[in-house]
This record gives sequence, structure tokens and C-alpha cells, in this order.
Amino acid sequence: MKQVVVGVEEVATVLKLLGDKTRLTIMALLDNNDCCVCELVEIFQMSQPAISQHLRKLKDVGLVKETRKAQWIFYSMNKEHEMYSLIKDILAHIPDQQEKLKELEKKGTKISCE
Amino acid sequence: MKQVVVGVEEVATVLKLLGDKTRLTIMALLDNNDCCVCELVEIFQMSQPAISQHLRKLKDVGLVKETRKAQWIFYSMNKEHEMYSLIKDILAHIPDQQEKLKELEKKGTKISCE
DNA sequence: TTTTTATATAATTATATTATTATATAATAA
DNA sequence: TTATTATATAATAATATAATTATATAAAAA
Repeated sequence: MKQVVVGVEEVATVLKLLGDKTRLTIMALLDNNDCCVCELVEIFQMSQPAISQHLRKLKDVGLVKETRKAQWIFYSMNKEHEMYSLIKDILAHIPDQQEKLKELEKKGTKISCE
Repeated sequence: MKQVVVGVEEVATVLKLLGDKTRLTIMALLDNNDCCVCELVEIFQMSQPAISQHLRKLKDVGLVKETRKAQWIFYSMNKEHEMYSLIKDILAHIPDQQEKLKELEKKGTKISCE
């Protein structure tokens, strides 16, 4: 992957955003799947506004994108972001988080949004 | 470099620490040179206690080590830390910071501590 | 021994962050 | 149209972070 070098300040901003367990895990999930808010609420057992606010922060710097599909809003990784190669490098250091989605399916809780 | 995979929580902790411009730059400097506190104070134009407190946070999780040499305390990167490969991957994304040290030398301000 | 220099720590203050509760909006279902 | 569902936003409260000022410690110099 191309090694993009950007300013210290920009990198620090991204690191601060990913320096939160919830947001870091969200990014790991979004790297492989798009997710809607209700799935994330289920996975993290956290209030809907809390999840929305984490997503907002990630969206504000353009790291994730949102797409409305009917009543649901799906979030996805912005792989065109100039920081995406940094994100990938970081995610390579944490364990796969996809089981969290699989568990949701098993529990049948796999929410309406599909 | 070996790709060490550790827990999400631990990675988030490191990212939060490096999610500060000053600490991120300190880490970039220490990756190539040991530095004493007074040099960092000069470079960052920041109070001595402020620098000491940043160093303390990095030391508390073991990312940096300190060595006393006479009246000075030199800080260095702990390259044996299990997170060091993550650190390296991150530092690859920011510009070289060594000129900051060179500037110090030029200014002749290159402090007593050598 | 006293003074000076380098650094750490404690106390404080200002600011930022995170989560909760309450409310608004937008789409669908009844 | 009204009710319901999914999500966002605003207000608030609790907590964390970062910087400053004041003080302590440890080594070296006088």
C-alpha cells in the first residue's frame, strides 16, 4: 500500500479519534462490513445517542461515510481518505472483530436492517 | 517487522497517548535519538513540568525508558515494548522530525547535556 | 555546606471528552 | 393522517486531560 506521509497534527487527530475502544472497534468492523446504527448499538450494548456521537466524530473528519437506505443509515469506511493507509496499518495490530457481527446473526438479533 | 496482534484495549491506550501532537512528536524524536528533558523543553517551547508530564505518561505504559546521566535524565524509546511495531507503523506516516534537533544545534542552544 | 541546575511531583485551573436524558427529524407502517 | 421506528442533535452532568504555578528532590558546582 502506498505510504502517504502527512502532517503530525493530522496524524495526531486520527490517533486521538481511534484512541477510544469503541471507535477503534467500530473502524475495525467497518473495514469489512457496512453497519447501520442499530447493529452497533446491539454490539456495544451502548445507548443509541452514544453510538451516533462516536459515528459523528468519525464522519466529521471524513473517515467514514453514511448512506441512507430507507429508514436505516449505513456507515462505511471511506477507503479514499488520505489517512486510510494509516488506519489499515493500525487495524493490522488488533484481532479480528467480525465475530461480533456473527454473534448478532446467531442470536437472531441480527437486526431488521438488511 | 513481526506483526504483533494485541488486544483492542491496549492498542486504544497507545493511540490515545500518541493522539497528542507533542507526545507523537516526542516519540518520533526518540525513535532516532535519546533526548534529555531540557532539549525537549527547548524544542517544544513548553514549560518543563508540561514536558515532564507528557514523558511520565509515556513512561507509565513503558513506551519510553529513562536513564540518569549526572544531572540529566535521558529518555529513550523502549524498542522491546510489545507495542513498538505499532509505533513504528504509525511513525512511518509522519515527516521526519530530526531537523528539530539540528535546529537546536545550529542555534548553539544545543543544551549543556551532552 | 550553600547555591545552582535539571527534573519530578502536587495542586490547581481551564478545557475537552463521554455518556445520559430529552427532544427533533425523517422514513415507513397502520 | 397518525403512530412507529431509526437516527440525529441539544442540553447536561460526570470525568478526564493538559497546562500552569509552586514546591520537592537529586546531582553538581562554588
